[in-house]
Amino acid sequence: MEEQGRRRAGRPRTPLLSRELILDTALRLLDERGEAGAGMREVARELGVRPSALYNHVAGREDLIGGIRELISDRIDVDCFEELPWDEALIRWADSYRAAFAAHPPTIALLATTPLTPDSRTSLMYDAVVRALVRAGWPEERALAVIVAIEAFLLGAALDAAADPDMLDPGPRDDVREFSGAFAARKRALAAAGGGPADEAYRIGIDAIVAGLRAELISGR
Amino acid sequence: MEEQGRRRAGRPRTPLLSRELILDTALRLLDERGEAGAGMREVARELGVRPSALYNHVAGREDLIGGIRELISDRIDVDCFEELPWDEALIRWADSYRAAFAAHPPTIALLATTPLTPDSRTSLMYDAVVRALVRAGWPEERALAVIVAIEAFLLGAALDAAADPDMLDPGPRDDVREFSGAFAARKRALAAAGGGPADEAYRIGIDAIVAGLRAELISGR
DNA sequence: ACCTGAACACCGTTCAAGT
DNA sequence: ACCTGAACACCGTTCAAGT
Repeated sequence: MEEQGRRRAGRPRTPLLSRELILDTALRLLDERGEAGAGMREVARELGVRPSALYNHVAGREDLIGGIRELISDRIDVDCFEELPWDEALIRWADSYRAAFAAHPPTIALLATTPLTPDSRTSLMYDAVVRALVRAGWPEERALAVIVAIEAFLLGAALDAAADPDMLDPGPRDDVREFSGAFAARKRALAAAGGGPADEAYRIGIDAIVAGLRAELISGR
Repeated sequence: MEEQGRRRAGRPRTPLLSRELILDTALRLLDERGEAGAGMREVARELGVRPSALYNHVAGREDLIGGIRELISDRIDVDCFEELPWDEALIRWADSYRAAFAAHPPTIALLATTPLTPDSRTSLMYDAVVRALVRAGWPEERALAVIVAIEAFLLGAALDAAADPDMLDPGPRDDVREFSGAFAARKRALAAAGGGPADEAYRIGIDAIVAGLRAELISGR
């Protein structure tokens, strides 16, 4: 990092690294350089240390990614379930969930595909949500499905947000008239209203899901 | 593959490879061995060929993955938009979309994070969906947001389906009573009804989204 | 306990040489 | 045009040696 002179082998008098320092550095590099910046070797280089030194503090790359996930997940708001009606709380929760990951776009693709090792904080979050759903009248055996469905949408929306905004651009061609028209119309509407296509799709989707869930709960299913 | 004797260098009398053969083989290996089986070297080995030989037919790994995506996407049903009301068609489309990827679980994580190079078939699909939505009364500038929202959910649900069914298992602990209870209740309900947790969450989610969209369209919004 | 240094077993990709 | 063979520039990870 700032060290200049070559360090001799052997244990340093005071530790150079810690799990926390490694995770913070990895997340920062991820933000600065994208997915490529989060390798064991890159993190080590940034810390002015040999790659093998990291293994004294993290179990390996998978553990590193899991640690980053926890760092980000800590930003998710679960208090809302104690303060708001279940449907409003669900939206508040989803919004903060999305915001937490949207603050670190390059992490999304990385975290999305790394299976999560269940940690206690995540379980506490699920507990809060389940409690609110059951209290609101959802059958206990269906509560998790509701949560998983919303998380699926959040994950997909986060991946979408991390992608190129012009991803769908059909380009100049005349065999997809309606599609081209809709693409141009969306562009105009977004330019006038502000915000990006991913934000708009997220808002439509989360509102639709929660509205649909509300209707299902009322109708008895 | 079946060849035994070492081939001499130089162009073979009849080509050993083709783009199609390479893509088919890669998809098969992906299914058989998981994400690890789709490397350039693995595909080459399976075809009894040197890795560098593949570059005569595909541009590289990214092109390979893009080709696999197209192979799978061809299974998505878009005819339903000409035959059914928009909301029913949306569900039919989503179901076939999901089924296409669910048939190849290991591909999902791979495809989810590889940015898609817009090909013409995908654009044709979007065109069909936009046409149906606009015909049903959706504002042209909002049609794409509806599609993107549903695709986000599909992508997330597909990732979820590819994950470990017991992923959320809180294990034995007494500080998340409601969560543990819901987990056990879900397990019992699924054992009785059949199907996996991912299927249940998908069904709840897609039905809720489309119900919410239907309500939004009717209410004018 | 916690670092260096050297090694191992992998990747994807390039390119000259051969037919 | 389409393959082999050798190389290059990467990965994550292990482990003995040093303090």
